[in-house]
Amino acid sequence: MNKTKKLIFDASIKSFSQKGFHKSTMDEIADMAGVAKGTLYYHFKSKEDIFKFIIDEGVKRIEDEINEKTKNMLDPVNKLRAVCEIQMQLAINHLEFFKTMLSQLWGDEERQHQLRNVLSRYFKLIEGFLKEAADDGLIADDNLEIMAFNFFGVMTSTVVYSLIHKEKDISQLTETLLGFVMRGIGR
Amino acid sequence: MNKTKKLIFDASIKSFSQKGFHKSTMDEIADMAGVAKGTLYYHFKSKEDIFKFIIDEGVKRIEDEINEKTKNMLDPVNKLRAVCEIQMQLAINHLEFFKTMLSQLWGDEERQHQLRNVLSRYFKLIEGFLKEAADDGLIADDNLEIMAFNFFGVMTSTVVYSLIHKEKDISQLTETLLGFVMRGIGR
Amino acid sequence: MNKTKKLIFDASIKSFSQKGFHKSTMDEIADMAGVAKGTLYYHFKSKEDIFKFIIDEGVKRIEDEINEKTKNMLDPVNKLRAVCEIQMQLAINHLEFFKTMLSQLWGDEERQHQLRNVLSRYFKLIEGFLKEAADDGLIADDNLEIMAFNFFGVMTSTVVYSLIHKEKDISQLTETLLGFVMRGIGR
Amino acid sequence: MNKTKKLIFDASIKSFSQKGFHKSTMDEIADMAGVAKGTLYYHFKSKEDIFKFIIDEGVKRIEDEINEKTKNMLDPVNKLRAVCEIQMQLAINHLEFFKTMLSQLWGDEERQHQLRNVLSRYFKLIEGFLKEAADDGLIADDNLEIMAFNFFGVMTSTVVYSLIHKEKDISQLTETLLGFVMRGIGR
DNA sequence: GATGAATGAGAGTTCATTCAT
DNA sequence: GATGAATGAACTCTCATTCAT
Repeated sequence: MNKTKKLIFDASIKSFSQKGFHKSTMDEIADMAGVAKGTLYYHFKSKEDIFKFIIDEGVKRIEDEINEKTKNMLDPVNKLRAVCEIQMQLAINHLEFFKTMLSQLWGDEERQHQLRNVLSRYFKLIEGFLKEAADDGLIADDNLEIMAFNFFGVMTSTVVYSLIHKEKDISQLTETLLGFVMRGIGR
Repeated sequence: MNKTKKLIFDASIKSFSQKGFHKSTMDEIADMAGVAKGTLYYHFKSKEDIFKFIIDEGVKRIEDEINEKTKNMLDPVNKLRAVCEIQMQLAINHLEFFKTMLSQLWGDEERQHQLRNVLSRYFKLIEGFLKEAADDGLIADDNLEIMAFNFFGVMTSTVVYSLIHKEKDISQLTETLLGFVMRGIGR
Repeated sequence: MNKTKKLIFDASIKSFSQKGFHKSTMDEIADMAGVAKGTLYYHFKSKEDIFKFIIDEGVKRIEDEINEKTKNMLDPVNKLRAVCEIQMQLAINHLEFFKTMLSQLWGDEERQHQLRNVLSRYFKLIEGFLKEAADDGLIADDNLEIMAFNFFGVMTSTVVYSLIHKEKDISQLTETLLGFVMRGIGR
Repeated sequence: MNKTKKLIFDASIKSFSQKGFHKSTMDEIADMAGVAKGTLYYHFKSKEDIFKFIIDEGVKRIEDEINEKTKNMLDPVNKLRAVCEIQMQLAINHLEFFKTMLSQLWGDEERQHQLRNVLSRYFKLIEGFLKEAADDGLIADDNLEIMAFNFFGVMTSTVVYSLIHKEKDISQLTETLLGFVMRGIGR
């Protein structure tokens, strides 16, 4: 990614975070990046295209970070804990962008399909860890795919909770969340 | 709600469901409702206003249905099961509108605040059932608010799963979901 | 003028005064009058029609008042003084409506032609007094028509001055104005 | 002012002159200028903004012309005569725009405030010449501000007269007007 | 006489995209 | 590589007017 593209990339994240996809304008992104509007179109096909690029890059980074952190771990539950920590960390630190993503998760536009695609790659990663846990006899081997979805759902709702309550103690949140995921609300 | 307003109400739900909030146009809603564009503005202040009205009405209906169905139940877990069933049913039957709602859950527009407000009312209702369960010693009395959020998160991710896998057997989904909520993935 | 028509008449003056012709809406006039919008159209052909009616009525009242007050006067200069006093009084007391009138004096719409017509009737009245003064040898017999226009122009600019400086001492203003009209700025 | 902006400037004057501010539409201005509607918004913030720009430019030009023509004059009365000539000339040559201006002189919109502001600058210029005349003992030193207003009022009513009578002999009109201003109607 | 729901033409404005330089 | 002036389709919203009751 060359220098100008990086400028646009950063400016786009900032703008999409502040205003969401629809209210961000190419004018504003160009302004923030300190380049001319035409330059955006030299580096990207369209506004949609910028968004897709960001998403791709963003999820790639999460995956990399998770892979990096878990590669020497043996206990699958620790790996899941790492997923929680990393995603919570990221979601809370880039809360506004996380919300923009969630708002673009639904619908039939190109970027929205793309977003779902990269996310399902991420879900597969989670499912992989669940499978390992199941193989170790730590959890039931049932419905792993739906469990991966639920895992994500619980993480997301915890982020929303933290957002409303301005709770930023991630290790605390992570433990509560992991407790819920492992044992549910029962007892 | 008089006849014309109902026509607009129905057309709006349909349009918002098919296209989402942003791609729905007042022209199209008017067309679908079989009224003139000006008529929309006779009954509603703005496009935003129509959306808010729909949300309000919609959540009211869920709440009513839940209250109706649970009022004679004694077991709090059954009440939570009813919540799951009713919401799953509704979300799956009105999948497109459910998605539109989720996409409008984030951001700083009037309608988005409003949506979060009515949803938090709904979360309180869930939290109430959790409290009952806790009082009966069925679940731990900890973090009930965050549990309510997670409950909703799990329901939502289950809907998403069902959407991808075109799984429409609600009682099956409900049981899996309830199992997850009660016991987590553990064992 | 029956009761309902009077309600509309009063409300229209008020609305046109507060907002001018263009920003006054039939909705608002109806609201102010406490009648339904349809009722406006029972009594008047159009918004334009209401305006024309008001203008007609208003100028008629000035003329009546002037005729009443001057009919026993002998000195033409006193008559002109009366014109000044009455018009200044009215313009200052109904400043907002006076401004609305001035803004509608120009242009090719029906109401604007109509406004110019009733005003030229008023100018003729002034010219009549000037003629009397000329016949008495008090002023030169030249250009009486243009003098009548100028007379009005000076009155109007004096009103504008009083409006900016919030000067409301009418007799003072009248004397200054009459001085200007009689002797100009010379000496 | 670059070429496109000039095109828009000219078209706007033409359109505002022909139809007034309210009945001029952005579509029409764009058509007249031979540019796309969006181009108007590239160069101006709004319709209001175009109007304000024109007013500003227009009054600037009058002032410049007056300053240019009077700078070598010694007799203040000659300077006032120059003001009359220049303004009459301009008002008569751009009668329609002059009328549009007069119709926009009243009211609370941005452009109307702006118009009054630039006009009061112009009045100050007139007042300056009156002061010079007063200092030379040619006229009384009283009420110079109100005299400046009246000066403008008389010029305007003379224009209106010339408009009705299709009288276009400016030097004739100027002398009559100056006579009125200097000596009033007396004798 | 009076109502007010319904109308629809038309307005100003936005903004992603293009393209000549 | 980069620019920014120009585009025009599309949008939301306004409001005088009509007409069945």
